[in-house]
Amino acid sequence: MSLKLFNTLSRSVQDFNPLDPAGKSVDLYCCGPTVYDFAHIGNFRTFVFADLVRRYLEFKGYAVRHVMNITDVEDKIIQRVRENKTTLREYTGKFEAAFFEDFQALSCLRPHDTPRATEYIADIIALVEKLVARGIAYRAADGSVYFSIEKYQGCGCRYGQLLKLNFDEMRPGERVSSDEYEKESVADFALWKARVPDDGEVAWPSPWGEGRPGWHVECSAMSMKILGESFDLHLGGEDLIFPHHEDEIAQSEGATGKPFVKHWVHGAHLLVEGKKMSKRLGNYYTLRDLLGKGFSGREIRHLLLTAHYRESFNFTLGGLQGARAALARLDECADKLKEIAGTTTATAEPELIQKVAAALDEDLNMSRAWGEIFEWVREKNKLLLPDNKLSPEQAAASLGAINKILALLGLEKAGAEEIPAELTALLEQRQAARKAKDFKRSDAIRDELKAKGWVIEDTPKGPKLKKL
RNA sequence: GGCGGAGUGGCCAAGUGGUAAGGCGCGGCUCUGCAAAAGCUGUAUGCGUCGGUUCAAUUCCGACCUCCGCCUCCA
Repeated sequence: MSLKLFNTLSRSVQDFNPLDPAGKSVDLYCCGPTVYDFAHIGNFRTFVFADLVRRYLEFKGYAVRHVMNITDVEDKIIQRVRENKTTLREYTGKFEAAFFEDFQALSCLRPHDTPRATEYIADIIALVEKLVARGIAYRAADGSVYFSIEKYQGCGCRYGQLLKLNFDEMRPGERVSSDEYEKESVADFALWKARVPDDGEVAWPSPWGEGRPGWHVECSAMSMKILGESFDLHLGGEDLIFPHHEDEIAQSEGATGKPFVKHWVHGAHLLVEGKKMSKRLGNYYTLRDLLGKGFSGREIRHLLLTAHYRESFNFTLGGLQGARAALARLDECADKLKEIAGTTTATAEPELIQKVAAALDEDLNMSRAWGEIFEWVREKNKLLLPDNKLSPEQAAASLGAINKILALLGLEKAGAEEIPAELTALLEQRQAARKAKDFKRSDAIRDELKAKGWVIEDTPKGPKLKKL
C-alpha cells in the first residue's frame, strides 16, 4: 500500500512518491514557530500533525530528513525586544527553549535540523542577490528590496500555484504596514527590510545597506540550503498558504528556475470551545496552561490526533477528559495483555498494524485508525475477560501490535509508577479486615488509599492498586 | 467583494449511490460484603433547510441558511 496525501498544489489527494530515484529518502520541511511568546495549542496542532507525517514516513521505511525553522527575527519580536529593553538573542532564546520543552512534552520528535533565521543571514542575502541579478527583485528608494510579481510572471513563472488569485477582486492594503509604501506594486513583498529607528540594534549589513530579512525569504533560503533546491514535502498551517508559502515558491523558483517543492500539505486550524481562540474570550490556551490544568502532554497529543488534519477541529477541555478516558481504556487492555504475556516474547500480530496503516495511507485518516484500534481493543477484551483465553504467546503478539501502534503515534505509555511499600501494607491490612468481615475497617482503609490518590481494583484474582 | 473549507446522535468525530465506524457521556448487565474499578451491552428511521436526478441520496446536482479560514509577515 502506498501513502496518499492531499497536495495543495493540485487541491486533490494524490500518491506520495519521493523525488529520490531509489524511493528511500524523504526530505521534509515544516514552518516552525516565531519565538515571540509561548506557543498555543493551535500552533501545536500543526506541529503534532507534522510529527505524525514524519513518524508515519519512517514507519513506512523512509529515511526522513526533517527540518523546521525557528523564526527569531520578525516585527513582533523586535517590538517585544524594544519594550523589554533586552537583546534579540536573549529574548528569543527564552521562548525558543520554552517551545522545545513544550514540543517534547507532546512527544514530538526533534527535527534533524532546526535552523534559526538569524544564523542564515548570509544565505538569505545571497538568495536576494540572485533575485536582484535576475531582475525579479528591486531595491526601492528606502533601501528595502522587494520581490516583483510582475517581473516574476514575465519570466514565465506562475504566481498563484497554491490558490487562485484574482488581484482585481482582492481587498488590498488593509494590513500593509506603512513602511512598505515604496513598493512598485501592492502585490510585491519585502525580501529585505531597510533598517528603521524602531529596529534598535536589530540589523545586519547587506549590499543594500543595513536591514533585516523579510519573513518569507528565510524559509526559502534555509530549506534550499539544507534540503536542496527541490525537495519532497513542505508542511504548515493552512493560514500560511497565502502569502507565505506562495511567496516561498516565487522566491525559490524565481532564483533557481526549478520546481521548489513537490508536495505541499497544510493542516487546518482548530477552534477552542467552539470559538476561534482569543485572549478576550478566555479560550486561548498555551500548552503550559493546559499542563497547568493537570492534563498530560500525552492526553493533549491524543486529542489533537483524533481528528483528520484537514478538518477544523473543536478542541475542548471536555474533549481532554474524553482523551484521558480513551487512553485509560487502551492502557488497561495493554496492561492485561502484559500480565498474561509475562516475559514471553512473540512477533507482533500483523492485523491491527495493517489496518491502521491502511487508514493512514488514506491521507492520514486518524479517525478511521482509531476506529480500528478500539474495535481491536474490544475484541481483545472479550478474550481476556471474564476469564482469559489467550496463551502467553498470543498475548505477547497482541501486546507487540498495540505497542507498535502507540509508538507510531507517539503515544507510548510512561512506565508504571512504583507502588510505595506502605500502600501495599495497607492493602494487605484491608484484605485481612475483609476476610474477618470487618467491613467498616476495610472501607476505611479503602478511603485512606483513595485520599492518597490510589484506587483499589478488586478483581477475581485479588485486589490491585491503581494510581488515579 | 474574491477564493476555499464545513454543517452527521447529549459532546467529539469517520464514512458511503443501497440504507450510519469509533471515542466520550448516559442507561442496563456481569463482577463485588457494598462500592469502586474493569468489562460486556444498549443508545441517530437519521446525516443544516428546500427542491431535483435515480429503482434507491446522508452520499450526486441546484438554491438557500449557518459557521469557519485566507485575501500581503497569524499554526
